[in-house]
Amino acid sequence: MTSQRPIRTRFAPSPTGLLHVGGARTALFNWIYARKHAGTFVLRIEDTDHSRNTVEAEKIIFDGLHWLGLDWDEGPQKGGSYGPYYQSERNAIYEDYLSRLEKTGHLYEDMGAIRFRSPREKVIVDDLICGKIEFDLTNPGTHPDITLRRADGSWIFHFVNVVDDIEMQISHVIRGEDHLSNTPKHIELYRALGAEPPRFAHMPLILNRDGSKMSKRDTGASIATYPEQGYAPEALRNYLCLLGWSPKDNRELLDMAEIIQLFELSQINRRSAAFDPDKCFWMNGQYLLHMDLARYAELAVPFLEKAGITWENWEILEKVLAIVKPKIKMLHDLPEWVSYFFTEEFSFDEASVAKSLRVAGAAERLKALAEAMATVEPWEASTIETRLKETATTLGVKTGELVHPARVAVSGRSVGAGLYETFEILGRERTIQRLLDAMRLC
RNA sequence: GGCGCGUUCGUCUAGUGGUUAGGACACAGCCCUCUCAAGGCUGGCGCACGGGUUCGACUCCCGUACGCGCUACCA
Repeated sequence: MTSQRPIRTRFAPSPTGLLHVGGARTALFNWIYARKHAGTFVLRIEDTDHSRNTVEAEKIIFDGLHWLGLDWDEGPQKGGSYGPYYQSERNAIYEDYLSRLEKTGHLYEDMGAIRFRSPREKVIVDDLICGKIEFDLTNPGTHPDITLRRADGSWIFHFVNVVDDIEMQISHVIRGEDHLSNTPKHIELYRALGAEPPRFAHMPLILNRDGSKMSKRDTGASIATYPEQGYAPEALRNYLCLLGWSPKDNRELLDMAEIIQLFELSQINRRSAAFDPDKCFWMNGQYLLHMDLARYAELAVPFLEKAGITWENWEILEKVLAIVKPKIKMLHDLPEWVSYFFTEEFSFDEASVAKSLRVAGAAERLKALAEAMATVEPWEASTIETRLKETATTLGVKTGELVHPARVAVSGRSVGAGLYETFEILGRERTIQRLLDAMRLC
């Protein structure tokens, strides 16, 4: 049953200008399967449609896969002994295979195009996910003679795809369920070419939450949007794995090594799954919350740089990131959460000013707090907290009546990291200065 | 139309003849609390429908409905 050939999987996208989440998940499962079985993951670019293929479109695929951490063992930029890995460069191979079919009498011409004469038999697709499915190609309602080459000489997907998979010795074709119905025809082609078909695994499609088909324009459809918004690649990867597959023990946050260990094609659901941006978002928050600070900083720095934020030294940056890390679910939001640590030019949110500063007694409370802060020793969150609460008691106000104006005073915002930690990192001088400066806004 | 696949809370899922149908996201409420998160607790919400088979069906079989895919000189 199990073939003895080495495990070789592939992802064969056409460069359309975007890497779709569906495609990314297909790539992911192929990659996982190859990694699990110490096999080879091949990337092949199906650029048969010359007009729309551009270097940029290819780059989008490479970038997306790189970002997700799906490194390929053979393919563009990587080489390998089964190249070239662009269909547009494999013409001679296709000609050769076509002539072989010609010689064995499998072809005929139709309006200038070349078609494959199907043997018209019953074909059983023994799918690793869907099980055995019988397709009756003798059924008069079917037209099993697929076109191999157009009248203009260009190649049809079904043919080049099969030829490439034979040539590249692909052992497992893991692809979307939309290809299931064409698989019996592909199998006939393999047989006509005297090749053993690979094992097939057709996975359910990814839909929108309302069950409609996910297209390019739908929220979250393009992988490129995730790095932009500040997703951690490991979070999206984890989420994508859970669309159609699960470890079956109620766990959801799983690292890649464990997923690779537990993954089985036979365990993949047959039902198509809806992509839930909310849950994906939640998962990213979980990853950001639990990841170590070094990794967090690695992901965070580009967002800070892009926002023009600079920092004096690494130590300060780490402190800031540490207090803000549990609060943010997308790195995209990071700059507005931390900019006030690194500049005096931060802006004040009007609604927050109105609510917490422009109220009776706010100025007096800020003044009292500033004075109290002057003598806190040592200057750290716990002592700051103690003194602030003492001050509130002395003034006869609730803690919040000091905290809220103070937060707006030092950050310009009404939401943020812990106030005492914020004070500590800002330092005594800047904290007091900001408290006093904010009195003008009261 | 033909062929194929599917159908457990709104969504992702666990469940393979006997369960109070479990978990997660989202939602509501409460607790914690300096805001926002996180965390804790509670709640509402589900086996598409109809027939069988069986002592007993979410689970097996058939049908219906609905959804999706293929049926291209798209991939």
